Amino acid sequence: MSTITDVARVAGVSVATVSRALRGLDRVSPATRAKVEQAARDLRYVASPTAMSLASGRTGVVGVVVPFLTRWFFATLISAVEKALRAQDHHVLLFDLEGERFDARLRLTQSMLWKRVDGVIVLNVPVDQRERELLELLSLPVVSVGTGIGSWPNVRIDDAAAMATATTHVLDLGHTEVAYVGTVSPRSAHPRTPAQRAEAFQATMQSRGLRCPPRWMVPCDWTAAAALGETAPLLAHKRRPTAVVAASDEMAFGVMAAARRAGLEVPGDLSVIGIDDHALSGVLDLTTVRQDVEEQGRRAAQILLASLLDGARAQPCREEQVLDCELVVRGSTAPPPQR
Amino acid sequence: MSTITDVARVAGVSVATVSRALRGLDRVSPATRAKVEQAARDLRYVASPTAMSLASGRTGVVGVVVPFLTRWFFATLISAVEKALRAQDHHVLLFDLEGERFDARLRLTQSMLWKRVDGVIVLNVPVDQRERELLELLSLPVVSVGTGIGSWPNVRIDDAAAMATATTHVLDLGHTEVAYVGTVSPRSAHPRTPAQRAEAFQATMQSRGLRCPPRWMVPCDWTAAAALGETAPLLAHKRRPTAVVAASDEMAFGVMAAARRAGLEVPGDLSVIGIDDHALSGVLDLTTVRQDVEEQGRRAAQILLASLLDGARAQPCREEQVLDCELVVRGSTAPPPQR
DNA sequence: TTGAAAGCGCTACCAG
DNA sequence: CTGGTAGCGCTTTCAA
Repeated sequence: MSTITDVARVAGVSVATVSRALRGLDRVSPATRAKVEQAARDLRYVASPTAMSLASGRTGVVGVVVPFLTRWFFATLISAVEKALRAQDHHVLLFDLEGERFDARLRLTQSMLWKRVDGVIVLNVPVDQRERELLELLSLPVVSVGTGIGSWPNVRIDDAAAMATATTHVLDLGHTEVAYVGTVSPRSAHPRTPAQRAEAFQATMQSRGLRCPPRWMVPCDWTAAAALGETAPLLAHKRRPTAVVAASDEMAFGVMAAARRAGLEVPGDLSVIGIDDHALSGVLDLTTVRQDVEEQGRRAAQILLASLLDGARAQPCREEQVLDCELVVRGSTAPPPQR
Repeated sequence: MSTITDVARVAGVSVATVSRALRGLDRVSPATRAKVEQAARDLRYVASPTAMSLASGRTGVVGVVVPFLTRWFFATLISAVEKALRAQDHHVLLFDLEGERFDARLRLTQSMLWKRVDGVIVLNVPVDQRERELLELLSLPVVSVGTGIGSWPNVRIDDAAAMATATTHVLDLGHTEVAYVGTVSPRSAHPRTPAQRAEAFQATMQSRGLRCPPRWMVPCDWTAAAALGETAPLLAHKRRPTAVVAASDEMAFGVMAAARRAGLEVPGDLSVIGIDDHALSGVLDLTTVRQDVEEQGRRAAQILLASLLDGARAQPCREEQVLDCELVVRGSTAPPPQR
């Protein structure tokens, strides 16, 4: 493979001129530029990103940090981010922080980031103090989706509003015996999403003068399998809810499965609602509150690219984008059965 | 942030010595090494990957190429690959080749790979002639999962065997009216998986003296939603199959949903089987043929790392690893209904 | 065992 | 508009 020197030689100009011509800078005559471009084409020249980075200080790479990859929400987010970044000639370096335990995760380290990425997009990972200091120290532009980080730009939905919408839908149908699936222990490694949704659920219940007994606030690691397992005892019990609000669609799938296995009809005997509008929700006929995950990814990428491309003139400060959600009524919710 | 020069100054040695000491090379006295390590620690020194790459020619980065990110299979694969690579201090640069259309995709280009990655792992993407030449030209080590590429190492399951297992299970239950979901038009942009599974299905049927009418070989883009839509008419028809073999679990989900919407019981009126053992298959009680996706990712990463770390002594040639699959009987299959 | 110095391939500044 | 050249921060001979 050829280097810039080869191109310069073939084109009969200096490497400086080649560099300028190929990057589309001005101060290059059209004739020279044409000559250089022709030479580059002939030699199949592609600049070494490694050398460019060392010389310019920029890598063209963005670190994308996720707590898991295999959940629909994150896979969808990453895909959107990757496309938006590639459209602007940037690449994605992937950091999957998934740890052994549900509430543990890997830490961001200096050797992951230093001189390796121009910026970081953090997808719903709560970043602790030391990690924040690291990002600050490396003076990396950061954008977060979901859980916010310090005063860096953030894109998210209003979790409380989304949950209020879901809960209200169920209550409007006439349900009073409502259970909730998706509480998690309040460890710092968890994003704020679970707590916010749980609180909004309870607040909405209370605003109608209702109350969900603690036994019906079901803890869950936010997988369908766990939701199935955790909900089963609830439905087997003599007194059972007529509706279950799940904090995510994946958990709602588990709840629907639990109902079916308990011999209950959805929505005849039990209404189920989730949040997300997962790719399978339409297929499984789940009523949900839709969030536009791809749009969140796109916006995060755009914000980061703006601060990367603008370069010098840094954003004054915090930028927040809160996207609206939308109730999608399908076949998993109905009025409660008659006594 | 400090450079190797800073460390050299503080430790009172040359940069060459720092380089050796920190990389654990020999020919460094224990005392010197200790001094250098202390200095590096004090300065929070982390070597610039960019400068290391330029000097050494290695980047420590592996390109991971996928056709989609949002499908369970690929997300799971990537996650496994990422973990295995990071355990050996390598990073993942993600290339999502998903295009606008189902059967179109982005191409691998020189500017994606050249001097940017040390090797490439291709996840079930058929690589065309020009791309193969590119990889050859850049003399990059390549490992593929699923669809093989030229004579590079490959990790996969035996698709034909897996499908034979699935089909045989259904036939052993006594079904004779069996439909298939998941044929795709034989465009070159498709991996070989769909064709292989479809052929194995038909071969297995034939070996029992059965035949699936063309109308029952249902084309599908391998999503649950499409499977739902494509299967519905089949089930609404007067003469309908008593079992459906889906080429993947995601499509099987769609088939089960179609059955439910048609008022058919699974497995009472219709048996459904898939291939994969998707994360939701247990929850949805789908009988399937399990493949160990994570293990495939891990092995691919190991093979690539071996050729990266060994460096000089290149593998003699083609390495193939074919993993076994296993029938997982759940509640979606049963003998056909009595006439 | 250690140091000096020549690159790696490109950018960016300063002359011309 | 173009060329010369000094780095960017590290690795890697080759001497000492």
